[in-house]
Amino acid sequence: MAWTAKAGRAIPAGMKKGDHLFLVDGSGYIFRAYHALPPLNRKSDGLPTNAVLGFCNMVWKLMQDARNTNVGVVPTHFAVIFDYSSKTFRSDLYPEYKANRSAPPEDLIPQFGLIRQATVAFNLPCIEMEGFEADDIIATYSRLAREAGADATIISSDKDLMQLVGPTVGMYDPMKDRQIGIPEVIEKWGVPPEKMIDLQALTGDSVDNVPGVPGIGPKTAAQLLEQFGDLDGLLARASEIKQEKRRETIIANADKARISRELVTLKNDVPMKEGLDDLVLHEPDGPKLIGFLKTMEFTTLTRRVAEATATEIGDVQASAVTVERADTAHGPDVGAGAPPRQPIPESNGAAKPAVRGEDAPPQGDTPSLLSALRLEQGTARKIDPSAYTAIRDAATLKAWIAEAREAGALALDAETTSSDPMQADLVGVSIAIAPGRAAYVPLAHTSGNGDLLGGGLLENQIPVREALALLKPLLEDRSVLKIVQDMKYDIVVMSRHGIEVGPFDDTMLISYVLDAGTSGGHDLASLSEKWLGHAPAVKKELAGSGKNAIGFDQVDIERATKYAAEQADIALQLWQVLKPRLAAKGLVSVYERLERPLVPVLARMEQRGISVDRQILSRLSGELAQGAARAEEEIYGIVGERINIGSPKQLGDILFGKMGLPGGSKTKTGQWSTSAQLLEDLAAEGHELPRKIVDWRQLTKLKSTYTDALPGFINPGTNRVHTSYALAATTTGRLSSSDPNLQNIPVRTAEGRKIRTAFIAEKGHKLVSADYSQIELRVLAHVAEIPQLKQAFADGADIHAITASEMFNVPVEGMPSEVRRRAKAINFGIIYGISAFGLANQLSIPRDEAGAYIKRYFERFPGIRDYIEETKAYAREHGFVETIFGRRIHYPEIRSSNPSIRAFNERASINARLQGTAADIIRRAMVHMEEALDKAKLSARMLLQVHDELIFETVDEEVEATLPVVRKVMENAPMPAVSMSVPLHVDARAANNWDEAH
DNA sequence: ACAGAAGCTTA
DNA sequence: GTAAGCTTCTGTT
Repeated sequence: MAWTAKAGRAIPAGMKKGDHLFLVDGSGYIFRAYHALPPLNRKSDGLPTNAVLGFCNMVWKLMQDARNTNVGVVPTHFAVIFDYSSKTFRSDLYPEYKANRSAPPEDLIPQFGLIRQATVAFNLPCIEMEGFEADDIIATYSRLAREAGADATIISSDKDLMQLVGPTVGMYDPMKDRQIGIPEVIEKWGVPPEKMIDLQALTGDSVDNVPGVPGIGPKTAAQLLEQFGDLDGLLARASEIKQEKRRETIIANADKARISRELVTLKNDVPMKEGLDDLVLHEPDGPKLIGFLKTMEFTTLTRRVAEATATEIGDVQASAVTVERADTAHGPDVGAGAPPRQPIPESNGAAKPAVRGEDAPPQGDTPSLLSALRLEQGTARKIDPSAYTAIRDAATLKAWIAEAREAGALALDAETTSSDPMQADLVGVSIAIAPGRAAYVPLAHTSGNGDLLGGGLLENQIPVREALALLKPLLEDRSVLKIVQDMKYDIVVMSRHGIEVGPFDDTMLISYVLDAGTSGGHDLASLSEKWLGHAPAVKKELAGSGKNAIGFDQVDIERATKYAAEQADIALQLWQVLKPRLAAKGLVSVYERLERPLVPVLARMEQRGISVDRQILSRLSGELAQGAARAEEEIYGIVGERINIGSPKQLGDILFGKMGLPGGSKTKTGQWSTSAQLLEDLAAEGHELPRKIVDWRQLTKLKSTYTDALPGFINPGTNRVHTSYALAATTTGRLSSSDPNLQNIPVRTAEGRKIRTAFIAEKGHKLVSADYSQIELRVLAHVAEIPQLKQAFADGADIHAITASEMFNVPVEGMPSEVRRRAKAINFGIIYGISAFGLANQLSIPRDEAGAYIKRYFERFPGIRDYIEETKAYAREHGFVETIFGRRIHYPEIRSSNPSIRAFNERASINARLQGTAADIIRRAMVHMEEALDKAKLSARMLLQVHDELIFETVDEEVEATLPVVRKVMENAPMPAVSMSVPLHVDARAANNWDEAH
């Protein structure tokens, strides 16, 4: 640690190669600390000090880290830089610069001065300069350090400073403990540091009021700079930009871009009083620093500093003395680092298996006995990760394989580098043959310091190809059951390695069939806690999370073995507990017909993916950006200030505070509601602003959620988008889709539908869309046995018109659309477990009027009231409802004494029978579909499911033959398990894109 | 970095 | 009034 006497300024040879200058962005840090930390007031007089404490902790930690760690970053020079005032030369350039800054919060103001005092107390130079921002001073010192051959680290995460990053200048974000170098800048912004100025000139900055070019965000800016080199190149050749609107805005806003560039360019020749020599880092002066900290009443930090500097706290004067614990100040280890770690206490007592109140006691029949016995065994057994072994040679693996064959069943778990099975590289495989007898086969663990060529593969691992060749016959052996938690993931991964794993049982799906709706998820950790009373190792603790995560391939093999083998062991033990319960509860056929066979079907759909046209999305994105920018300007014009329109809080303040519009409801946190519904109502009353806000929201929603996000999901290997379907995520039996969610692609508005045109068929192919018409109402007509509805569906009539006709005694012929609309809302209301409140909301009518509608409806369709009452009674009695195929959906809270919770569960259970039955029907269709297409010698492939719709891709020539097969399979899906008393109807169409096919 | 609220998209 | 997932903002560690 450099410990240099302050050199006289007359001697210039201060900083040299090897030195390292730390530049703390004091002003930036003050705001972050203030907002990140809870309010804190000095006990003796209530002086606000949270930002001061945050600042002191950060500086102290930085100084400690710097001298302790071996990362090689040891500061020899150190400065804390502040803004002098908000008025700088930039205000002369552009009067609006930072003009929208509001005054700092009341309780932050006194802390500015205190933080400067703190800096002095730390014996650090405290630097500011009138007319310049802290950023300019940092730029100046960075340059001086570079020219002296020294390194510099800027302590900040402000993007405005990233233009300074270079080979010898880095940044460090102390709050996230993250280094920012050239690669990180490129990763975050898509351009190297030297192009950050041009990027910011294009994007602008709403916080600082730098205009930029409207509608150009970081993604577009990076792409343009890539294409044209720099801002000048771009402006000179703007006429070459392909996208019409973008070209026009850039040409029109060239001046804004130029002035923005001036604003964001940091001045690196600020005439500083203090030279580099004045920034030499000095040892903190213990008593001086402790005096300050005591004055601030920071007891913990005072104690730490006292320990590290061997200062006796009692010897130090403070203006406001606090009672200090007497156990400090004994250690002599100056600069020896952080205080000794407290030993972590042993985790508290053994977890107990949750006993499930809903479970019936053993009945005496075999399945119930077995299931009770297994449960007892499961909870009694210990799980001991130290007993697991790593299989590191072919001979051992062969022995395990032989043992598994003998057993006839094994649990399996693939370890990979990614949660996306389409991108995951196989790292290892774990297997379990009997409870506690589990092993891990590491295949591709690396030392973590391998180069890009894949070096660093650890020794004593069976080569992937060899291990998979040995495992393949076992994994494909029809006489050996494979037990897996979440089989779909493993199927996708293993099939990419040419292995078709089967037959299998999936513990996640068994749990889902048994316990959908009961508290707790169906993931392995939840199930292990619930059934085995054991909390398994957590992957995050091995591999980290977020930005700091490492691949599982970099986890050391010993730790990986404990984790991975345990996963397989738990899956096996869960299977032993859960599988017998299926038979005990009569749920085997639900599992075997609706769940298990769907797994490979969905795995294939996910692997196929769907083709998405990048150009269409990028064009749409540009259009949306411009539309949004236009709306934004109009809104600013009306409001008179540049608020953040995306902030409901600010929006509420403006609309209902400043502008005095009649505020409707408040949200549960007490904020004004700014929902679309409410804004529409205001617009209907003739207000101009709410309409524009609704428009802006639509445009930005479409842009951020769809046109900007979807291209990022295009798999570079397949050039298609592969969603992930969750089989056990909903309570009702529906699937869900994520990463990306392809079940909520817009369709209602013309603008939104354009996004569907980007989902396209391959050349020479068509997309086929087949969707069930009114499936939930048909299910309702069937289960509630409503004669009029059954007849209407049998006749192929307009169901909402018939409903209206029955209710209001008006003929279907010439019916006003408003009458039909109300009947339609009631029909949907029934499916959702109707309430007068909800119907009133939906139709914007008074609640008693809605109540009268419902009453009338029940008079005309008494069977529906009976159905609703039966469902509620059944759910209350059993704690679950069932679909017509026997799927159970639990509502444990239906007996709640809280009326609103109870009512909610009643509505949900009414809906679940209908939604769940519809979900079962389409599941059956999906399970039957592949064989039917195969039999008809058709090559159509199922790609997507959207609850009541299936999307296929097929060659042009087979379109006509495919449509009737698809329709038939879907319409007959309930058969032969159930014969419905209402026909199902499917509409199917083919086109080049999803919009036209739907 | 993460969690919750608000808002919006779908069936 | 049912069932989902994603983005942005906001507050906090």
